[in-house]
Amino acid sequence: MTVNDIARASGVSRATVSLVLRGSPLVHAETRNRVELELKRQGYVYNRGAANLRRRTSSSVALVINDLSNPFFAEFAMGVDEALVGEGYVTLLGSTGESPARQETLLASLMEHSPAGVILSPAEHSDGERLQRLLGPHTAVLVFNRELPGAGYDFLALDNRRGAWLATEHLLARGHRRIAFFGGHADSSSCQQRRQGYADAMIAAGIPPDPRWLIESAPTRVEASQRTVELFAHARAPTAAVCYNDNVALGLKLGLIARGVRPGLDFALTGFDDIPEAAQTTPPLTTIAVEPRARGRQAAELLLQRVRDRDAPTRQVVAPVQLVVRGSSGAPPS
Amino acid sequence: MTVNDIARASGVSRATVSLVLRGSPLVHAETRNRVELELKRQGYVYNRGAANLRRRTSSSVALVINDLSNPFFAEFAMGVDEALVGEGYVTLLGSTGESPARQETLLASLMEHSPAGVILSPAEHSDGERLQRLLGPHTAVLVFNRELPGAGYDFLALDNRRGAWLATEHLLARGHRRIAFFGGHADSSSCQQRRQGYADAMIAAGIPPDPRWLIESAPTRVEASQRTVELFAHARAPTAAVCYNDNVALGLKLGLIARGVRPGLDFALTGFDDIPEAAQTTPPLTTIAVEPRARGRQAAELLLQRVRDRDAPTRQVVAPVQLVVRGSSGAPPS
DNA sequence: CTGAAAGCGCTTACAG
DNA sequence: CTGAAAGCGCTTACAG
Repeated sequence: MTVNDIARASGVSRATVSLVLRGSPLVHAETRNRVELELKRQGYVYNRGAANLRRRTSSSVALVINDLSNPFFAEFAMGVDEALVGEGYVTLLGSTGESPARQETLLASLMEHSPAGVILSPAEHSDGERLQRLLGPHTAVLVFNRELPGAGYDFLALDNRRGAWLATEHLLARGHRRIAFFGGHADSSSCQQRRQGYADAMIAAGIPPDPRWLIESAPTRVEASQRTVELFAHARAPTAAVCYNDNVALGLKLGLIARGVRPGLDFALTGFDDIPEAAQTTPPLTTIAVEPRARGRQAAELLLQRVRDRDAPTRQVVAPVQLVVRGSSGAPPS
Repeated sequence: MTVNDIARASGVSRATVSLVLRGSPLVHAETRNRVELELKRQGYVYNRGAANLRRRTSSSVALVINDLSNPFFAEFAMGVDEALVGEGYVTLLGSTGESPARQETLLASLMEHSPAGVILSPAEHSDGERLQRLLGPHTAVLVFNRELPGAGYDFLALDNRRGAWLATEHLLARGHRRIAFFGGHADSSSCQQRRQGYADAMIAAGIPPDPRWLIESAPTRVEASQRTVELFAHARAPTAAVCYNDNVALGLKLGLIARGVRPGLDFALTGFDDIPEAAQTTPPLTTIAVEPRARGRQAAELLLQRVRDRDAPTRQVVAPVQLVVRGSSGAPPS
């Protein structure tokens, strides 16, 4: 079951078997055939770990995800894996569940397997300096989605600002003036960026956003639904809302229905992410498509470029986003 | 950055460093301190691959999933990873997208990384014999969710029959007599098992299921919604439906609403899986909870037991399922 | 308690 | 075109 066994059985040296395995043209066709037959016959399986040790290479990439149960990241992971497999790498998976502590033990453990690189979607409140120490100065790293303060790594992010800007523009174009930004934690960078895009569009339209139009909520349906009341707690109640993401939008929808407000008729709302459900809910959700699987493939490619060229300048890549207009933004302003 | 460097710098032999690394009590406390200080100072990272090679051990487990974009499997993967990390293993991820061909190349590639075992949720129409040849006779394997015909591997499955039986019993207890089984591909084993549980309950209640009550559909909302019409295409139209899974149930719900039939009021329906959305839709969906994350942990444990005892008899484990009653099954029979 | 030596399964110059 | 030898980073008997 090792090159030795194959070599002995086919009457050549280990070196020759190795050359056959790696497809070298140096070996005679007849010898190659003999060896390959023996390989099949014995059901030989290559020990890539041993080869990596000798060649000082790696054929794995670590993928550390903050929340795999979020379909957005599950799709992202599929895209990463898809692209890596295509390039002959294997994915070492780790899921942190948003815990910086778990993230650190996980990364330490993964690093012992000498991955060629790491794709990291950081847990909230990650300690950039500690992570940098864990990862060492020579590891190829691509950070995804959330900035890692104080670490000079390549970074792939969604164009949060532009996405929220597009959504806000869309509602403004439909005649809305009192537009809320609903949901998200104000201290998360993605929420800040989306709020920025929203504010930019509002100000460009000559409408300074009323602070009462900024409503925080955990990005879950249940909490979003409960916060709905805050939208209408004052005289300048909005007629539309740009939601932090689709989950929040779906929660808001429930909250509106519970109040007898019909989404898409009495009130317009937009989401962010374009999760599969967005198209299937009633009314279907106008939202910002981010194509997580394509982002996964892109992340894998960026990382492998870094693996190949460690000295290239650091890159900040912003992935395109797209407005998808559906029924939920169909309300005329009252 | 290797044991050699540490040994040299702290004035001991490689062997001593190795003993320190593995926490052996053989080494003097003072020596240990000196070595450990040097370990930190140089930022040493253990090369587990090299150690595995020498010790003929493995610290990875391959996890091959047919569809990671399905939240059920994403949760399952999280559970697996969680349990494996706790036992000092790392997860090698692979996603086949239900393609047997991709599954084979993926497994071949993963096997070259010498995993301690493989957790496999087979793609539809997998070729058991070929997979068995790929995996070799010595690999610890746990098959999840879908039977792999002709392979003597440990198998963890949901109790599909009992789940459908519970749902059917529930509808019968509410007075329904004409109950459909809606959705799923009749040639998939999970659909067959669920239909069996449904038929058992119906027959036990003295109601032989009318063949017109068996309606196939791909497990997607769109198709399920389109098939709704078939329920009502004849005189013995059902008053309730046991759905193949939650997605199908949600699709059926849309289809009912489109016809002006109110789910949970004019028509009762149940799902299967208890995806997060089941509790949040209106009316909330009565369904069968399967706890995919717990199943993932269970799968990891079963596999590791097999890793530890290769000669134990093969096991078929059926995971418990649970009826969760919510509003969607609230219709009285008309 | 510590060190010298052999070896895990592979690859790669280097001779021939 | 093929073979003998050294070595990747680690561990583990075996002496001392």
